[in-house]
Amino acid sequence: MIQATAPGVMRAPGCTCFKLRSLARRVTQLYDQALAPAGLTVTQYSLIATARRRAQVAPPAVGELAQALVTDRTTLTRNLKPLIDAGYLELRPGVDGRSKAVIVTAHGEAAYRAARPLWKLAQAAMEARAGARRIADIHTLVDGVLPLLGPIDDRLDD
Amino acid sequence: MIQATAPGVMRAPGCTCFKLRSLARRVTQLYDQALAPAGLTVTQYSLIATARRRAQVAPPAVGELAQALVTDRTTLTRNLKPLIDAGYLELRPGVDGRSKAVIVTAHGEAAYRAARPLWKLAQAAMEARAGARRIADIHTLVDGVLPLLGPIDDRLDD
DNA sequence: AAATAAAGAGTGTAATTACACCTATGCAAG
DNA sequence: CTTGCATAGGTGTAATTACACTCTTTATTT
Repeated sequence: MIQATAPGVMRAPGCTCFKLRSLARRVTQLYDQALAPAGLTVTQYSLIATARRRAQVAPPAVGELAQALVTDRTTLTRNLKPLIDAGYLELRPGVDGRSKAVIVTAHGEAAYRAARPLWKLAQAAMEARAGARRIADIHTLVDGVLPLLGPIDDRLDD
Repeated sequence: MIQATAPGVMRAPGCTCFKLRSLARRVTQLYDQALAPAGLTVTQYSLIATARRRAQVAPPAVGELAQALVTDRTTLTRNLKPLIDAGYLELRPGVDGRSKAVIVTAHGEAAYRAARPLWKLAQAAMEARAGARRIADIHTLVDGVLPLLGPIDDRLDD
């Protein structure tokens, strides 16, 4: 029974964007708190983890990494800065005179390994609170919906 | 069949936080682009819409509004600024010598009414791309999970 | 070969987010 | 009454986010 207050009246489905942002905010807060002892935010953890995984093939260029992180290229530039300053990452000349490769340093690798168990705790805490089923549903939904929305640098009009 | 590559090997469930953030980023981008002609971001639109709805009972205090928006109190302070500067909102003395009430001005009301059809377009575009079913599932999931994670000002340890 | 387009990356600016810390007001215990 | 604590709100700082614009380098076209 989906029907609301009065017959024929459909009330307040709510803003999909607002709901997603709300949940993302709260979940980010929990992950950030869990990772705080390692001195990394979840954004930074994901960044290093992705760069690291990609490097198994070849150190990713800035643009590639941005795509993998579902982030604007210019956002990644800013997000790289604190990690480069901390010595966790390096920018090296890429295959091209244009591109730059993002390298995870030994320091970065150490920071990642220190943070990983904290991340696992955060994941476990989420599952404990929301239930494994709901978490799995979130993964399925996000993986299903994201590709339907196009790449980050696509305007859906013009 | 959930089983992965090899028997007994479970691969890469992925970071729940990263997935949620990725989707929220992309969806935010689409809503922001849709609302751009009205000169509002989706955050600002949600802020005004919520203040407006709350005002049907009584103009919300800053803290109340922050709770309704699932946002840190201090974040709301910052988010209020551009809207106050634009003349869309006002801060008035609250019921208490401490609290302040957030008022939607006539200008703010006009901006909201101009933005609303654009917001509806964004919602429709999302539904067209993701399918009504998936959108409904997102709403259900978020509404189900968020309350399980506690209020925004809760640290889940200490 | 020169002109033009495309690709890769960075800057200026501004909004969003939240933690740690600070101020002022109200309320309750003594 | 005053002392003390809880409540309401703001600031300093820093990370996250992305659009518009710029610069440089490579590729393409004429």
